[in-house]
Amino acid sequence: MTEPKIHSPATPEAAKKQPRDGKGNATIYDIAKVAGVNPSTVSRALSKPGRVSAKTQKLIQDAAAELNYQVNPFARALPTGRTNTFGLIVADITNPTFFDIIRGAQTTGTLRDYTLVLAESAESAATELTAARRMMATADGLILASPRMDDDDIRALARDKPVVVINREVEGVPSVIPDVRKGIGEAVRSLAANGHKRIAFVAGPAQSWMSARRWEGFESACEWSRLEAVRVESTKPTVDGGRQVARDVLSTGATAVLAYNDLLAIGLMQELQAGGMAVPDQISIVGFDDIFGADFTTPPLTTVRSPLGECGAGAAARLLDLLQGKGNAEPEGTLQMETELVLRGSSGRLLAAGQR
Amino acid sequence: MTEPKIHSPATPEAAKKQPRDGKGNATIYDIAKVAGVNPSTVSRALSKPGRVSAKTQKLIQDAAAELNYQVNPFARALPTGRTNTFGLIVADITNPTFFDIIRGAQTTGTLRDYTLVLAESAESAATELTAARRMMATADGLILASPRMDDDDIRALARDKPVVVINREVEGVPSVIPDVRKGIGEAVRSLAANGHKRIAFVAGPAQSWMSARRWEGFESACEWSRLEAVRVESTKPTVDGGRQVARDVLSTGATAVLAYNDLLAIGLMQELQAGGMAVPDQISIVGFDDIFGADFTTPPLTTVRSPLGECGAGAAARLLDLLQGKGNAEPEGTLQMETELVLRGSSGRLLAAGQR
DNA sequence: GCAATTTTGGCAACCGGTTGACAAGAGCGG
DNA sequence: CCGCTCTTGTCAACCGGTTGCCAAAATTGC
Repeated sequence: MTEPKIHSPATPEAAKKQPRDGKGNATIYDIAKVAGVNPSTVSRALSKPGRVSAKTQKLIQDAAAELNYQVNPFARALPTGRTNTFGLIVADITNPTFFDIIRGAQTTGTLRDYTLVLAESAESAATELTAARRMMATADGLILASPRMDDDDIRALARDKPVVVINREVEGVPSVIPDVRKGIGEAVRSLAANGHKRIAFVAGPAQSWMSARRWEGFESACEWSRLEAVRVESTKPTVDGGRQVARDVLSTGATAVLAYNDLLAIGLMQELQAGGMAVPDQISIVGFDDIFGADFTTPPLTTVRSPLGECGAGAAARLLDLLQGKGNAEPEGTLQMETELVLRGSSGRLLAAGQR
Repeated sequence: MTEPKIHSPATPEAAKKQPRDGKGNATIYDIAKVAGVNPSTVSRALSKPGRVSAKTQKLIQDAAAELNYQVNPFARALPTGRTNTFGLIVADITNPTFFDIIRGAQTTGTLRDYTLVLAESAESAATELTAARRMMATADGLILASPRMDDDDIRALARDKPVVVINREVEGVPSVIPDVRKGIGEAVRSLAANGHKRIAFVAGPAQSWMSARRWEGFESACEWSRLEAVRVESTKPTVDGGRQVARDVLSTGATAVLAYNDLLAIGLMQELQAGGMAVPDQISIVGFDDIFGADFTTPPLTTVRSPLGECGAGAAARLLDLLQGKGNAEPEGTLQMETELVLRGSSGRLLAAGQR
């Protein structure tokens, strides 16, 4: 009497189920029937090139085309564990630094037939770890861009599946980082050539690995050029943070500034200009990263370009090599990307006060 | 005698397999063994609240916690077809318009325990369709941001699984669009109040649905304010495209411009300023979208803000409602988001040539 | 205290591929 | 023409959950 199987087509349930039963979901069993072979033969024909004879291969491919078959990724993933998917975790999707990284990773991923899954950690090490764990379950590998978590946590993840880190070096885990020395060297020499004697570095977050590297590079470049390097701390690496740090920068008496990133540089420039300072006539400003919009400012921002897109692409390539068994030769080690100075209008010669 | 199961740990194969066999992959069978119940009971306890008694529930949950079990998403997806995943396809990851959309979608997705999968169509309708098809196989639903493909293609996709469209209206498919009228009305009235008589609209791509809407809104707002509206075509909706169109804009004799998007506006402003024009003294420029960086320019760009983040979030919420069976009341129809004028420095009163 | 009813847990089939083992068939030399 | 090797297709088990059906157990009513 009870008839639990009735699908009254009006219910949302029925509507939801429809697609799966409908068309477009041919299985290897359907193909096998059409081609008159065994399902496993179909499986081999479709994924192990050369394992079946040329003529059954063709037979099967035709049948597959006719039914417009596509593999069910889950069915494939279940026994193999491979998903043709990789994860990318960024600290903050809002932060333009990551845009290019995402794009680079996405592009090379697609090129090599991998799908990108994106997650955000909201700048929290805990959230980041959670997200990473979750991704590990579904993705074949993971890219961590500027991770906030411990080295140990990263290594633990890397023990499960291939992991590539961007913007940080972790012992035993392959990484892709921009080599800041060249770019910073160019920036500092350029400032020195323009007559600056004391230049300030506006630091990023205290726990940022990258900020530490940039400060190191800055210090040694200044030493080399016999300039006085002073360090100013910022509250947060954003436009707003740049605004807030303007007063501190001025009080150092520096005539040029290298900021930890472009956002800080832009905020700083805005605030200084609002206070009547002329850029670059009274103070030179150099940013870092060459993010989208760095050339929207007036004057356009001089900046040390990090090849973010290439970092993303490089990390993806690295990861995919690992996944596909290539590049076993050097499973770890650091891939250094070159940085370079992009000279625009916000840096230049200091004009004496009288010359204004 | 034959021992086919031997894993020689030295081979890369073994290394690859390791993670799956290692720790961290407890199954419901393991839990069942520990808790002394049947696997199916475990399955029920974990996914059908209330289906098993409170005390076995607890028993099972403890066992699960102890083994730190996590479901294998593929195993779950295989019989059910549900993946707790949704796709987002954008035309161009480079385009900052989409950044906020991505972020909005990602955020609400994560909040509701769904994972975002991102794809890019490279502005090509064909690529877009391919990507969409591929996603359909793995995702529970799809968000199309500013899709380039035919209405028919979109409807075809929507027949398979829930689809939500952003920045376009497609009969029979739910969509989220910014209602441009309010924002454009404010912009045009503001320009009118500043004494402008003839204003130009720099159009976007010819096939863009959104560009057509913006032009319509512009025309009718101009009519309402008794201003003369002229239309200028652009080659591409980028900073570069904006530069290229500067000459055409000037030749219309318009004293104010509304651009299809901020990139065009920024390029236009750069080129005009490079040619010696003062903004806004000689020409007012208004952009569209309020993208990241719109306030980096000098003067900062006046723009009609599209609530892109909210569009992304709204579309995700809509889609997830659909997936979770909520909101059946209005499975289709358009969700309109309000636009508003963000008045910054690039628009204002026209100064007579003599007043310069 | 017993029958009727509702809970609760177990069994087994299934989702759609993959893969090791094996046997039938093809190709070959002698 | 026979026996050998190599290729090619089939069988069956498996990945890890989900779910319909049924029966045992617990609860309820009288």
